[in-house]
Amino acid sequence: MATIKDVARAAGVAPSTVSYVLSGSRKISEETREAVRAAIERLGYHPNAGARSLRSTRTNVIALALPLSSSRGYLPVGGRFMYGLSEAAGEHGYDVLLITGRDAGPGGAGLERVARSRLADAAVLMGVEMEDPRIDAMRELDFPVAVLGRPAEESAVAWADLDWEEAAAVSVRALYEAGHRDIHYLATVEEDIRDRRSYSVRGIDGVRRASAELGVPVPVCPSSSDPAELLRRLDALFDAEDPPTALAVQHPAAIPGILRHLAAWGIQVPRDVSLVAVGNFPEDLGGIDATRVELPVREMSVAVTRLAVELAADPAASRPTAGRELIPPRLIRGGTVAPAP
Amino acid sequence: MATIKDVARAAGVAPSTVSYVLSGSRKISEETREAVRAAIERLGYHPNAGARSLRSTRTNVIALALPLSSSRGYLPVGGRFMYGLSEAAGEHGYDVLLITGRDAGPGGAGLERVARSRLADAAVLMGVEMEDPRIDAMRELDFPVAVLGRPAEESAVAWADLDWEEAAAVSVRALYEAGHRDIHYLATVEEDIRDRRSYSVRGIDGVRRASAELGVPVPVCPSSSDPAELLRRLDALFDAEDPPTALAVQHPAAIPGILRHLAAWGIQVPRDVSLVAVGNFPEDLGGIDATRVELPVREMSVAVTRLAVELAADPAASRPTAGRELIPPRLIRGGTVAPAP
DNA sequence: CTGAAAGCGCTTACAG
DNA sequence: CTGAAAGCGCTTACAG
Repeated sequence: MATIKDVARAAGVAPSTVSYVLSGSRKISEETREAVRAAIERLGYHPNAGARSLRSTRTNVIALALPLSSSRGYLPVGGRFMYGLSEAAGEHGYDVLLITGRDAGPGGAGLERVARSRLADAAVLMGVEMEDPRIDAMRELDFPVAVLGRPAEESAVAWADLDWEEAAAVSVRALYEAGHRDIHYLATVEEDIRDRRSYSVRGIDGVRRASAELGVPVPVCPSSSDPAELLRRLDALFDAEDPPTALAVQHPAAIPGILRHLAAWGIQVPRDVSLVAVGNFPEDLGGIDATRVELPVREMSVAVTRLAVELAADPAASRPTAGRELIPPRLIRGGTVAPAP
Repeated sequence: MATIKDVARAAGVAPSTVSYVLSGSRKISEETREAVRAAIERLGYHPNAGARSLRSTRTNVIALALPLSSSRGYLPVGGRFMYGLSEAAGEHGYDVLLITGRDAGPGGAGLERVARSRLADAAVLMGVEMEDPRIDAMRELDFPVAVLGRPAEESAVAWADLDWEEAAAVSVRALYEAGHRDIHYLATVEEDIRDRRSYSVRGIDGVRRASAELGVPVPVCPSSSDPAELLRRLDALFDAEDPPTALAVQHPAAIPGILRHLAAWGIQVPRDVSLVAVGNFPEDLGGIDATRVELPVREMSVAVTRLAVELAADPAASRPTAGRELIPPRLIRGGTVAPAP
């Protein structure tokens, strides 16, 4: 593998000159620059990442800490976010290093190891909790962090998120405006609520707010990661004396199964019950044209990456006034909401 | 951030001794080792990754080149593979670096950059094509590669894959054994067939083989990434004078939509048509209890990671006799296959 | 406009 | 059983 010395020799200059051509931080004569460029091209030279990061204390890598459930193993975060983050990072000249497993957990063994060994310049945390121990852990290490989600202490860290409160509220309002008064909210799975994942808590807060505003009760039912249990809860809902005429569902992956189950009981959407999906990936709905608030993956990825890159480039800017990005929800009207009977 | 010198000073030894304690490659007295361990613990020391890789020419990082479609942007690879690979890599002491975008493409700008700059010790390629230019590109750079998939030239590279040929054949056979003679195969989306992704080509090969073995024709219909177009093709199939009584479907994410569409025409599964899913993620089927061959994500991830790690540790072993892992399909019997009418 | 030199934090032969 | 020293490939003040 060619080194900077090889390039320098081939171009008839000093290694430092090659370095300056690469960084552009010094004026170089056109002639010299061209000779260096040609030698780089010819030798297929790329600076050694280890040497570069050792010398410059910058790696151009962002660590991505995947959410780890305390109870479930894999959270169905979908490749879309990883893909989106990697793409967004690439546009800033950064690569993305995955951190999973126990490693991503509270103690953050993996995250801490990456921070301490300077494998990355900054981290993005996914699946953040309202009070996320990783935030304090990284602050103690002076390691820049941007968070995908909206923690309780909003000014303690840079974060970007869909406005889940408003997303839930918008969904409830859409059903209210269609005339529904018996609206139920099927929230995220209970593990996420228990862990106080920010999207779970914010979503429920938004329901409370909308309910108060509109003056109608909107009962909240936690979903279940066990499909059978989820359907039992659904049955309980519809077996009650006051069954819902409308559902807002913040567990979009479960929606195809829910519709199939209801259909087996002769309950048709939207004829008998209206439905809004909250925060789905496009593929979650299995082709159902639902009224919905989609997850703005691209926007969220771009926003959180920009924050992470800013902090990576200038860790001093890590002060609490760091950026915050609240992305407004967009309601897409599909075919699953009908006027109330 | 503490360096090896700080630890050495705190423990009253030479830096080299700290290094030897860490690597275990030299006998150290119990007393000294304990003193060093304590100092490491107290200072929260982790070796600097850049320095380590510069010196040792090993990064303990595996690059993961995501599939990039020539036509579509994101391939719905699902986070499960990235997660599985990252977990498996972690068990070997490796981290995973994502490579996406144009970067992952033929020229492999990103992949080549990572290889040349020694950001990683080896790469895992996803979404591999039968004749994948990235394989030759990496060989020319002497960069170790393991492939998730089964390329045409099987001994040219280390690879691990579900046996898609057998998976497709097993699915067709299951339908045949239930008495079906009008079996159709809904293959992967046509872009994947055109790009000659190995799972697409292998799946179709398996259908051909099963068809020949059983002595019944099994027409192959490419799927479409456009849901509306896919349903049009489905309609054409069922409008023909000889409509299928059974489908094997290698586009599992489309299955919920397919069932819904057929139901709207009064066609029930399995009453009127039987169905087998080929190569689905658990979440692809939206809770449908289909007869299926599931993607063995964990096994595939573990297998390809092991190959990559072996090559990373000993690039000389990169000879064509490198490992191959063909994972046998497992048919799970669900409720979507009924005896032929 | 360009070069010679120091040094980032490690690992590993060399030496005792 | 342990240490002193060289050197991995860069970047960047220092010097001209």
